[in-house]
Amino acid sequence: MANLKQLSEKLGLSQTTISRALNGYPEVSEATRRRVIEAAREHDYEPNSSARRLATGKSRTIGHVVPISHHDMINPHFTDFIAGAGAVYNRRGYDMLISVVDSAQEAATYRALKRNGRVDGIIVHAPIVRDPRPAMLRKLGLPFVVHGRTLDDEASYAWVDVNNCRAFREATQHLIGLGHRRIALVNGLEHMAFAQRRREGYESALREAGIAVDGTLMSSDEMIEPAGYEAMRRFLALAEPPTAVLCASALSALGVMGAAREDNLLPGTGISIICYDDCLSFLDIGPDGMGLTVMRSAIREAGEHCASMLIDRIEGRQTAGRILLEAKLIEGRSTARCRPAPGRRAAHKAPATPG
Amino acid sequence: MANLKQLSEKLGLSQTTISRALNGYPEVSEATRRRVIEAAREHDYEPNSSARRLATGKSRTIGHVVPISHHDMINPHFTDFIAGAGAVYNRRGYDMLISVVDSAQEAATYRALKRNGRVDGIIVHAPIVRDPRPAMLRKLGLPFVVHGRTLDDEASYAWVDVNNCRAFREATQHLIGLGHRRIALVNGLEHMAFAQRRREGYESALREAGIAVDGTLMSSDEMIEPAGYEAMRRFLALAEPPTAVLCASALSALGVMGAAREDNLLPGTGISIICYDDCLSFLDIGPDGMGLTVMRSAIREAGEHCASMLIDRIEGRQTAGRILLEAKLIEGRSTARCRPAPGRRAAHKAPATPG
DNA sequence: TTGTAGGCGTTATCAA
DNA sequence: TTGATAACGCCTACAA
Repeated sequence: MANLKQLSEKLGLSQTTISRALNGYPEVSEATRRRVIEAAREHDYEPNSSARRLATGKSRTIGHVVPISHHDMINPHFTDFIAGAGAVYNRRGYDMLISVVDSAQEAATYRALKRNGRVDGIIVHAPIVRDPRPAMLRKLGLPFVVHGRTLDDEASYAWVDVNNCRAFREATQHLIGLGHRRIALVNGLEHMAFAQRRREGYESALREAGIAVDGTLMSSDEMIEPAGYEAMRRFLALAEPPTAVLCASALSALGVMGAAREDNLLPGTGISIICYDDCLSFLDIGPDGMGLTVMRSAIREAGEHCASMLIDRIEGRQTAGRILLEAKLIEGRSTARCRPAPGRRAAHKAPATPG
Repeated sequence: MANLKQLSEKLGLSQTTISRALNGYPEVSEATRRRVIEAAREHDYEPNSSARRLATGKSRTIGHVVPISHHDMINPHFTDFIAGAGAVYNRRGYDMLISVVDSAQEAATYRALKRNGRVDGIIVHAPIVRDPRPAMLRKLGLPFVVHGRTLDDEASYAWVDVNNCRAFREATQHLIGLGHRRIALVNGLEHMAFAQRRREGYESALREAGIAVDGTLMSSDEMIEPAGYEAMRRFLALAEPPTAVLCASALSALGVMGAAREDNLLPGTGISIICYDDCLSFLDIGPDGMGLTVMRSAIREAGEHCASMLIDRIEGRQTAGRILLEAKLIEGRSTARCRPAPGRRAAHKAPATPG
């Protein structure tokens, strides 16, 4: 059945009553409600969403703007975030609108989404250190939740983030506790807010332990396999290569391990590796999949939190406004006490010395 | 400015005229048109999309239904496909609606999308060998394009696919030409239509060369890193391990190479590896990124083709209906002439023998 | 508890 | 070339 009118004629009821019955208004008698619901199912009726949107002024749609730029790449972590958010939308009756735009168009896209009422709210992805988007969206009057948070004005909007600083601090401390002092960091791009905080955590742990921060042991790039590989190659070419590496993503770690293996360094033996684990489903590091030591926090859950929080706000429900997730250290076999292993690459440059 | 009415009052023109001017109808004088367009920009007016949809009966939205099931995973190849399709939607003024649903809900979701007019068309992802979706969507009267094609009724709907059979045949022939006879296949899940065709291509090349098809040299699983790893471990445990491996995805290849390295087999030396390359941006195998020999066809372009074709059909334009893309063999350093290399794992089980 | 009537912001059909 | 006016399909005061 196409529309309300037809159904109302068929049932001999007014459109109003049917609408009320279907939308759960209290003033409808249980008998009619049952009759209406039954008839709706039978005739396969469902309200036209455009009409409903026009009448209510709500779109029941959440927008995700995905700027495409570096290597024309969509961040591979995006898939799992979307899986989490999408499940919530589905459950709560919202649609997910994804706009793939040139990064220069991003601001214009937000304005357009607002202007023509296509979305009720926005999820902001991958905030940079000082990001103009929160202020802009606030000015537009478009509800939004940020996945992550900026460095300068995080108190002024709703966000869901992982405690990246603490996570990387803890990971670094763990390595220090194992006796490592040459600890490398394979970080994400450092204009990203999260990468900045991760570096902060890493450096603070080093300083606390009286270890000098060494720029040659840090890299900053996209969190993808080839970047991890290149970074590790550079580290291994140093006069004093690291004995441990901290990776910002399992994808980077893949590259790091590849480069390490080329030098006959096995994780947990020749080198200690610990990586931040978003629980990317397509890598499936799993409870023990790769035996890696990880700092774990599922990006998928972040997606769920973002979606829930945004919908709550749109619907005027009370909400936390800020959720800070804690990553959890899970020991695997890729980290071990620091002792220059036989066959270590550095060994034939400088004979193994204690300390 | 919020709506047509206000703009019309401001300009002293009827809503009709303004609508016509903005939508490029021919019967408007150039003078008024210019005036209207100018005013629209100045007052930041844009038609409300719900209202327009209601009036036209078109949603200008394309739906992608993503069933989530295996390991709660969204296929990682999805991101790049979306990047391609999304760019086209953006250019042609369409929205992309993504529904993440439980795989049991998929059919119901299509029906719902049709019923309430949320989308003008659908992209069907990852068809299985005999897939009910094309018939179902046809019956629903929902325009669609399939990325890939079924085995039984491919002639009955529009699709964009890679010539998987030919690609895998050619890849296998290439390895055979290098003298390999123990060639393994790390395939995708074989209820998927594309995986079936790939296997077909692989087997036909073997048969043509008089090489027996050996079930122990074939694996079929998700195209992700850990699955590739496991498959390769099994192959390497065989009495006569393969001298060459054909991988269905760069992600599987990553796992395969990892397992190979653990046995001191280097690609291009101890073992030949060739993989199907979707040009996943986050792996960035690149023109020479990893030096792999690949069969290449960008999944991103498939996304573009699908989107264009679907929009053409929705708008009643003439269209090809079928696009068969050819993958291209690109030689890297991961394939070499077959000769049992020193240190090959099989060597200490059976001394190297020619042939 | 049910119905009537008006409005949501466009587009489309007629007249003028 | 322009303008009334009626859809489009639903929701929601207000009335009964």
